[in-house]
Amino acid sequence: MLNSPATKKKRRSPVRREDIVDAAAKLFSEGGYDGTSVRTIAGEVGLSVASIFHHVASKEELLEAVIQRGIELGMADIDAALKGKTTPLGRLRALVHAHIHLVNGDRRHIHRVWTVEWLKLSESARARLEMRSAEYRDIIQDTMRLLFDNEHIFAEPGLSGHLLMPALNWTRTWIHSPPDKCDRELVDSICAAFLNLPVDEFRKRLNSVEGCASGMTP
Amino acid sequence: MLNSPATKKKRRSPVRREDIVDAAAKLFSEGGYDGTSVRTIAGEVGLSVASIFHHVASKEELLEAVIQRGIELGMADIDAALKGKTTPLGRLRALVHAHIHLVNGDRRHIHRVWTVEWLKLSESARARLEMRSAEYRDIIQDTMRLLFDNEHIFAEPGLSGHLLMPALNWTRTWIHSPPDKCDRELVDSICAAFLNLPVDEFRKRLNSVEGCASGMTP
DNA sequence: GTCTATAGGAGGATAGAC
DNA sequence: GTCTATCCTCCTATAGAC
Repeated sequence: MLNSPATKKKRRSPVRREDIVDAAAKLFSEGGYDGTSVRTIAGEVGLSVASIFHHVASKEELLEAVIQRGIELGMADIDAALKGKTTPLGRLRALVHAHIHLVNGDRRHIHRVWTVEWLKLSESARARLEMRSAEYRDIIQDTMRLLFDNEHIFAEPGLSGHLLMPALNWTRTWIHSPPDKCDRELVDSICAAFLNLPVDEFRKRLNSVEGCASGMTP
Repeated sequence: MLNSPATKKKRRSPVRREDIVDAAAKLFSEGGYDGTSVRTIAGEVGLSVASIFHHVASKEELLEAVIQRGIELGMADIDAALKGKTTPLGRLRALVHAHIHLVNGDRRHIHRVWTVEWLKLSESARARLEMRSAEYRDIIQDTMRLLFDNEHIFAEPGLSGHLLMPALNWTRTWIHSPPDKCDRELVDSICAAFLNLPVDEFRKRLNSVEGCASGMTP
């Protein structure tokens, strides 16, 4: 029982560390990075300050961990949401749906810290995270280009992304319903507003097998 | 010469105070409210900490002063911009133009503090400023309704405002040109993207004497 | 892994001389 | 109005016992 060399993967108490990162995300989200002390975080998880510094080397490492999780959760959600969606409008809807849930769902604190406290990271930390977050931007960019090439939107894809994404991030200030009540109606309304169409017209186009760039709808 | 009762309007060194508010705006904008110390602000204007507290009662009063100025400057700009603009698209363009300059022009620091640090204000300070900032939202809302009533947009006016305004505020992250270089091309592109029209089509509709709700175009 | 205790400094704000 | 000097609280982080 003692000394099981192959399976003892030196797991640095990952459970505790995740709890700490979760608490930090919530508190950073509410009070800001500079406005939240390590003492407060320690209190939230029921540890002393010294114990926090046993799990993380510094307060900034905690911020980096929060943002890194945000990026990875976001990537996972959006990858899953886009899987199998082949039509331009289908992909738009999936993207909007996934991002709205990222911003307003259970893990909204993490996403908020990502967007609000990004500049508080040191340059080296930003460089480390930049690659992953660029992937996220690329997915959005590709979707915008697909919409553009199929004449659903008429502004260049970059500008269109700059219109849509801040609007989705801003929903956290005016969506106040329970996480999953907002589903169909809200997502369709936002997609329609972005395309400047009445909701009915958006749904009609969504459901018709329209000019589909990547084939494969039977 | 001494004792001139009528004209001695008891002006509490307004020059200095404005300098301090300006410096605070710049530093709050760059480092955040919690991340900026009164010491740093004092250094920026060449005063000691104690002298700062001769002009303002607390650090929070300084934040309130910055945001109050932001709101008032914004109101003044947008009022001036909308003056004489009667067509729906003309008003949209004026609003976008004014707001882009508020966010990216010389006074961009003040606007940024307004949007980013709003929640750091005490409840009483927020209540004091709420009325003025509601006027700003109302102007936007009215413009959205005008566009809706004239069938330039198809989403309800509230949602349309939630699409447009965060996008305009977000321009500060991707507009990097000198303040007034961005004029015509950029503003028209954003208006067109919001209406989901090609830029040419937007300009054509803007310049035609279209269905004008409030008359008065000769 | 967790704690108590504490270092060492920066924070907002004040006292009182000039 | 401005300064120097200072108060006291809070901060991040560490030392070392258990």
